[in-house]
Amino acid sequence: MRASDRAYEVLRTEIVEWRLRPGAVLGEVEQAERLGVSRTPLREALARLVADGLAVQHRGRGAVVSDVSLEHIDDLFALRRALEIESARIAARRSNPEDFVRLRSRFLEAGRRTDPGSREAFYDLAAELDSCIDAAVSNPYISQALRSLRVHLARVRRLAQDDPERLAVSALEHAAIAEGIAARNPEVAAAATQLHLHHSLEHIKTHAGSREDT
Amino acid sequence: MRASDRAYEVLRTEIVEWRLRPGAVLGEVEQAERLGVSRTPLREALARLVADGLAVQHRGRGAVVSDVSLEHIDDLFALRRALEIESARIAARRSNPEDFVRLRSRFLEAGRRTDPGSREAFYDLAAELDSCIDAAVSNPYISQALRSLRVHLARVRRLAQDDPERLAVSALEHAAIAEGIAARNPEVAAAATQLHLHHSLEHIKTHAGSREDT
DNA sequence: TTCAAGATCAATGTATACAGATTCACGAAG
DNA sequence: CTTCGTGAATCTGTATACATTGATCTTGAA
Repeated sequence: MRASDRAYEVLRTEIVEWRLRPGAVLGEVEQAERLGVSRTPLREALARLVADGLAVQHRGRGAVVSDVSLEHIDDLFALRRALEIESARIAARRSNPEDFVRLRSRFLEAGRRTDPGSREAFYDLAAELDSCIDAAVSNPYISQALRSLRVHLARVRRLAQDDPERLAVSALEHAAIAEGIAARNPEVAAAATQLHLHHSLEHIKTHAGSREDT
Repeated sequence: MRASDRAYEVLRTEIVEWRLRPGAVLGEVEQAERLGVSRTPLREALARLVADGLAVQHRGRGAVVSDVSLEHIDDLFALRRALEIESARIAARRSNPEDFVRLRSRFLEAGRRTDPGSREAFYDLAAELDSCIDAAVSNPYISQALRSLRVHLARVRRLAQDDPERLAVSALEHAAIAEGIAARNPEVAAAATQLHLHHSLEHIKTHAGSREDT
């Protein structure tokens, strides 16, 4: 694997996981020494982070981790609505129903689980639904836009703590989306997606800041 | 201005204007010498082109200008529908109506023009409508997605020749979009946008290949 | 005491040199 | 004649050295 790819992956993960906070300065020499690569591949990694919107370039002061606050969440979710609702419509028209029937069952089961490991399992399941929708849509332009969007969503998710109750409701909402796609009904899938996005945004805006950052 | 920015702008323009055809190999040393910059800033420019989707990186063979063919047009327009229809809705809710009333008049006037310079004037006007919608939406995430999309659209546009008749009809469609936004009616604006995209796609798919490349 | 101007320093932007990898071509063997 | 292997050439990937720009601190004057 190329050194620039490694540097990019490490920095991206650290930014998404809030180990690098918004406003943190990414000095080239400093990060290059820390990651054990030269400045050249690190600069390439920084350029990709800037292209992703995870960092912004200040001239003379280097790159800093981009800000993410409640003021931008409405904007982020507006893009999410545009992309995910249309994706759900397209997936409902082109999907292989059996995959989504299975996903629906697994979401319903996940909604009944309350053990400690259920949170990570739920996030994995949600990521799997995203992947299946991507595969069903099979549109490289939309896929790229969704990938870019999901990176920002992963950052924003840390703003609000997902409590078990929210996870259970969210599982039902995901099940409804899978059900709509499995039924090959574009408008039902779109409506279920819109409902889910609405509740997700409301939850984040209500519970923002409740998370104690370590 | 930085050398890497200049190299990026030049290469991007040449790709969009089909001076660099799909499949053309962008050798680093070759392009660096041609543009009068070193390999380091040129590599940064290539990385940005790859991030934009205008080039794809082959290992060992360098970067080649990405392919754009009729098979991808449906995918591209699916993304366009998702983004532009939602943008029109949001713009209709937040716009300053007077700007769009003016734009509507200018589109109606442009639709009556038939002189040789009308084509470029029309494209400039359409770009101005895009800018005004962007400003009304005032959503950096959507704006970035739209910018990325429009680069690809500019490439695709060269696949089909816009004849005067199509330009006149397109002007009326743009006027309808501006009218819907000026009336602050989201669904009218969305419908006008959908209609325009449908006709635009139909025109491209019907007239593709009719353009004699110089 | 405060503001401004200059100098110094540090960090970015660029160039070049070197190493590793991949591809293409040529030759030999089946 | 085709196919596989080897070798060379070229191109990418990385590192380092140098230049240039911007930021910060200090000093002097009002």
